Amino acid sequence: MQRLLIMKYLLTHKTHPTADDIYNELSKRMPTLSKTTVYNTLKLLAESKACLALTLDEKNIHYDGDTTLHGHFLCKECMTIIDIPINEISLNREESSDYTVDSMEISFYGRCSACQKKRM
Amino acid sequence: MQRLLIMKYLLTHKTHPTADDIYNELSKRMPTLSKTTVYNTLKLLAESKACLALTLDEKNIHYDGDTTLHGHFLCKECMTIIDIPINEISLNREESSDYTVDSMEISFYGRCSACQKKRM
DNA sequence: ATTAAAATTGTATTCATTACAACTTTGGAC
DNA sequence: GTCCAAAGTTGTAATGAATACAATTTTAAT
Ligand SMILES: [Mn+2]
Ligand SMILES: [Mn+2]
Ligand SMILES: [Zn+2]
Ligand SMILES: [Zn+2]
Repeated sequence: MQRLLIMKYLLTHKTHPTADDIYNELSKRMPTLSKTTVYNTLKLLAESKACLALTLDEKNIHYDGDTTLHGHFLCKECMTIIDIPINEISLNREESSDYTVDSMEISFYGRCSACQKKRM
Repeated sequence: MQRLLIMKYLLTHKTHPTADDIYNELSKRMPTLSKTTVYNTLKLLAESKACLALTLDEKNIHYDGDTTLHGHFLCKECMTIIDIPINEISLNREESSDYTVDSMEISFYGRCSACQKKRM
């Protein structure tokens, strides 16, 4: 049950929340919820590819219910993450290097427009 | 002095070492080296864009002296990181979204060829 | 030689994440 | 319905990379 609520939260919020974010939100309505459950569930979901585990923020893992190909922009000032559409990415796949890619992450870093304005 | 040695280490090793890796290597020849110095220096170098701080491994920050455009592949079994040439990446930059990108990271995850062979 | 700034060090602390063991719920067999 | 094992959930303790902090040493300019 908890798992379903966590998955539902990911699918209905485009905010790229951390485990802690989700715990804080869901525990309002489900006071018995355990933080461990949130951490365990998010790990499971990411391993089964039901969601993405983003590592672009070195401090926290952010989760994303949107598993379609897209990149992310992290504002280093306010730490907000926004989606970035990716049209195409082409890379030199050497014939000999027969590793298997089963996921990818494309991240951009900088300052968002809001934080840029604040600076002036 | 320590800073120079750390920078030199990054430029002469393509292994994407962690702060701890570098500390362990350099402290062999420089027993007075402090782990704090390594952490501080790598942070400085990355902030000044003299090197890259890779976040693809959620457990540790890996550093890279090669600041040219390229991606990385992390083997989730042996945690080895290898360079991936990137030819091109095209994204929909909307006119209105005037954020500034000052760095990027492109990461691939899977199993390297060595680990795949081991599995059979 | 003085001295302030920069660099380095060692220790203590933080805090996101995981390990672990206990407890509860679920769902199928009978 | 009862029984029971597997799956799910919980709370607490432990982990460990990274940082804060204050003290010490080195550097370099006057
Ligand atoms: Mn996203
Ligand atoms: Mn590299
Ligand atoms: Zn911002
Ligand atoms: Zn491998």
